[in-house]
Amino acid sequence: MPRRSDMEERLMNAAMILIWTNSYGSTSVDAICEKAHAKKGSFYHFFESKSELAVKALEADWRQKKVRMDEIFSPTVPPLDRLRRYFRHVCQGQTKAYGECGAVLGCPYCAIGCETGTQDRAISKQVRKIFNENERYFESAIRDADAEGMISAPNAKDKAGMLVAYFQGCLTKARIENDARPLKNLLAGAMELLGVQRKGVPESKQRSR
Amino acid sequence: MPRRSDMEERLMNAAMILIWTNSYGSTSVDAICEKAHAKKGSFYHFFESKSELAVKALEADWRQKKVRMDEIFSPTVPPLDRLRRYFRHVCQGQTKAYGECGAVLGCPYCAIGCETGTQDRAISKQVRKIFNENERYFESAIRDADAEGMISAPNAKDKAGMLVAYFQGCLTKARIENDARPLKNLLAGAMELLGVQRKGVPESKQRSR
DNA sequence: CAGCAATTTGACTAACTAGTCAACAACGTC
DNA sequence: GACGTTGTTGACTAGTTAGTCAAATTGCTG
Repeated sequence: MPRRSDMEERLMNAAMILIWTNSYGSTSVDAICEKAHAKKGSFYHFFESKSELAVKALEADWRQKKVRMDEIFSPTVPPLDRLRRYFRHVCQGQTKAYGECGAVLGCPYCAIGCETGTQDRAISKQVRKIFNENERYFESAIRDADAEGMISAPNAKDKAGMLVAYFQGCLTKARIENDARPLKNLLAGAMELLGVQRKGVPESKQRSR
Repeated sequence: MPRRSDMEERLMNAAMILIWTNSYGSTSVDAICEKAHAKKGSFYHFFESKSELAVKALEADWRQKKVRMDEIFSPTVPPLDRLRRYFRHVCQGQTKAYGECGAVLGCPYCAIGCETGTQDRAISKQVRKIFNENERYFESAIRDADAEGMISAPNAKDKAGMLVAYFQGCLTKARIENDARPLKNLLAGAMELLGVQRKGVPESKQRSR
């Protein structure tokens, strides 16, 4: 097997960062190439269009994130702690991104999906898939929390939909207002939305009913 | 005073529709001019740049919507009914837009703000202003509902922030999934988030405690 | 080392982009 | 009916855009 370069990954990484910090439309192929230290020809050797690159970059980005997600949402973790840990993880990610580029960036999938939703079928299909999978993590945690009597959520699917909407809304608000404040309240708000009682009590001291 | 044309309004309307249905980045000045039946020169007679047009178009659009908002959120209307009527109004607007362009479009301010947030200071400032005003409608309705004992919301500002996040999240989800379903649950979800008890009971039959 | 597939290069195109400008037309007013 | 303000026109520029391509380079394998 002849040589295998990391150019494809470099291009996808560069694209994700540029699209996330700016937007899909304002990110040119030239800019992606420059950031990835690639020439135009290399780009079109690996991807047949900017749209295809976006789809593959989204897929690769999510595949990578899922490793951490599977860990956070492990069924061995108490269900509400899964959500708590996830929201803290997201806050940390946002803070890190803020430190690196000086702006609250929100959710990359949401930003790209929102922008290209009516224009690029392939991209929005990919974003939908990611959203759907993300919601499943929530759904299963909520169902387990209900089964263990920690919350009352007879319809876990609906509740997960609500939680995703609230969660994405917080991230989007934070991006638009360039203000991490909506994210500070994210965890408490999510617990309130789920009807968790003892708010403010550290999870180590909480009993499962 | 010499003649006064409607060209400025035509250009702003065309811009709002095109940006809402597609995106800011993918909407060219040429396309706006074509839709408004204007020539390039007319555009730059009224606006000094595409960015300035967007700011003014957002402002005019919101000013127009506020007339209806003030009516819906009139202090003479029972506070929870204000929110119920508003969410129904939004659902109707989304359905209408779907009928006209075959796609669920979500919130135009959110879409534009999300896309240009890190790039265009003037536009994002305008969007922030609109978001802030929108949140005030919610806040005052929630405070009144709390005062009348319909819900328990000691901190109306925080609760309004949560409701806006959930509301915007539903709209954004609907756009990305091109599916009006998240909007069907919007009203019920909002009431649940506010901790309103008797859900499903028609508002005319509800007593204020 | 020969051969071959994977990779890399950078100049090239054709279309589109935002924005300019000088001339021209319409209107109200004096 | 002359004048000044406002509105309208469309050709123009200079830069950027996504995408092409033929030729060159790399590293593995037999």
